[in-house]
Amino acid sequence: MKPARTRFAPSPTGYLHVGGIRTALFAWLVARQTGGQFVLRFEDTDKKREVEGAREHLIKSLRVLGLDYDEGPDIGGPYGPYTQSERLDHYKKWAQKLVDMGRAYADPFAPEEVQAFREQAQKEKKPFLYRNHRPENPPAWDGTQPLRFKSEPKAYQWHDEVMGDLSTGPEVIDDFILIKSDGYPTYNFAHVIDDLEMEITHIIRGQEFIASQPNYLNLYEALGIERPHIATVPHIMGPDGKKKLSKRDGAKDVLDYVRDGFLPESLVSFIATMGWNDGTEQEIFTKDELVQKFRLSRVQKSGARFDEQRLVWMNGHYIRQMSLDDLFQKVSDYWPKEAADASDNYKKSVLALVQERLKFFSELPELTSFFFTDLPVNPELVSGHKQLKKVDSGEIKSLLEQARETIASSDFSAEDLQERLNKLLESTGQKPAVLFSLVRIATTQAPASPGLADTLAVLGKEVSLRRIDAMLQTL
RNA sequence: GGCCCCUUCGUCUAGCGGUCCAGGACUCCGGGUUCUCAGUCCGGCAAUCGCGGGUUCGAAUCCCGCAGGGGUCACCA
Repeated sequence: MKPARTRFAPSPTGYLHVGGIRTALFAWLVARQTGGQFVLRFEDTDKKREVEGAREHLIKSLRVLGLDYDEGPDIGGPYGPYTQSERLDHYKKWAQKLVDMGRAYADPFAPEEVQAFREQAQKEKKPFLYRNHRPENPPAWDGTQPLRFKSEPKAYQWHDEVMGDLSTGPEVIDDFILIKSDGYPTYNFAHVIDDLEMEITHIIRGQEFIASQPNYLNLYEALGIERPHIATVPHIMGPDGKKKLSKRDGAKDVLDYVRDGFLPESLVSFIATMGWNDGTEQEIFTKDELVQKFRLSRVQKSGARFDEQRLVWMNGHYIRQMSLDDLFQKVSDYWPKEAADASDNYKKSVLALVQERLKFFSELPELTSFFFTDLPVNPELVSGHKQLKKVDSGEIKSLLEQARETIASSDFSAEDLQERLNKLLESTGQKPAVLFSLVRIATTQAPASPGLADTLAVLGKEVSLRRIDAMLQTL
């Protein structure tokens, strides 16, 4: 495969959600698997929509997920600058060329007049085409009017790497605006020029551009540009499956997932497999495998719904596979406050017990807080327990006292604790559901915890007995 | 409304004319793992392949209609 130059060209108008990052990921994968370059470009030609801090946020999102780019606004490159507002002279030059060729002209109408044309078309239930109103003798372009492309309507067919062969009739071709009256180019013009000058070979973008693709083809011809590869990826749909995933509907910033302790590896694998698979039954891919196996032609044509449950599952899967040391390093910022004074060794032994229960890092406090602090005695854990509530309180107290006694004589290895608890089970004739639950509740005061013997062993003798005593006082 | 695209279990999907009365994964349900939660193992529910015609000995797979959904018709990208 020839080295591909792909780009991700967001406008700095906000954060990136999983839908946006997917487009970037696909472009990155194509560049990496062909040994080409991945380019970041900011499309900031609409100053009104720009959001403060969005650029840094976008860059951080890509970095965090490991989608490194070879050229971009902050790192430069041979085709810079990589920010459209800094490339105005490029667009002017090409615009002038089109004017000279007779393929661009000044739009003499006031915005209200164009709007009136549009409404008229709407009333007649017809699509609006500016070229139906193309002026016969447009004024010379002085930069204060919008500059429009003089299109040559015709039917087009083209190949889309994802969608397959597409075609449209001449009725979709129109005289779109190249340069706005504020001097900035439109997306429609700027991206064509940039992709040309930056020698982009594969344009990978969202579905919303499929309808304007023939117009770009028309412009390519006017400019004598060879068609790049085009790939249109469908939108990720929101949970209702009807509309595309949007920030309005609560689509989370990918950085929020990272902050919640989702691993970049699992996010990447999850996002890649939303609407793509390699044809086998493999469900989870490393980044290297994706680079090797990803194919635009195997991207689904229809939009996939965003299923957070699947992401949670996948992240848990990754966490379980990690080495304890690796995991320990990564969760360092997620421990409960009460763990501040705990030793690394202690925290590591706690982590070993919860590793297989952890789905994402921010769950760590709720899973482990009782390892670091004595939770208040909660009588409801007994009164609401389906087995314990059937046992009378005298019996409970007696059982707990006996448990205290056997535990007290243990060396507090998990094995010894287990052995002694088993013996107590025999001597009291109790069901584990009663005895073990009782001890577990007494020593953790938590609705759920890891296995009893393991938990006790980590808590240690002093803490375990202290908590049992506290509980006994309330009985 | 015009144009374009899409349509397989609740969800993500496999499937490119016979091996599919449709396979996998997530979710859900049941059981095992001496207590809970999670994990794990075993098992289960779940798509008459949007609908209707055709082509064919044979269709989820090809063709034609229809319906539903999405996109677009901006001096937004």
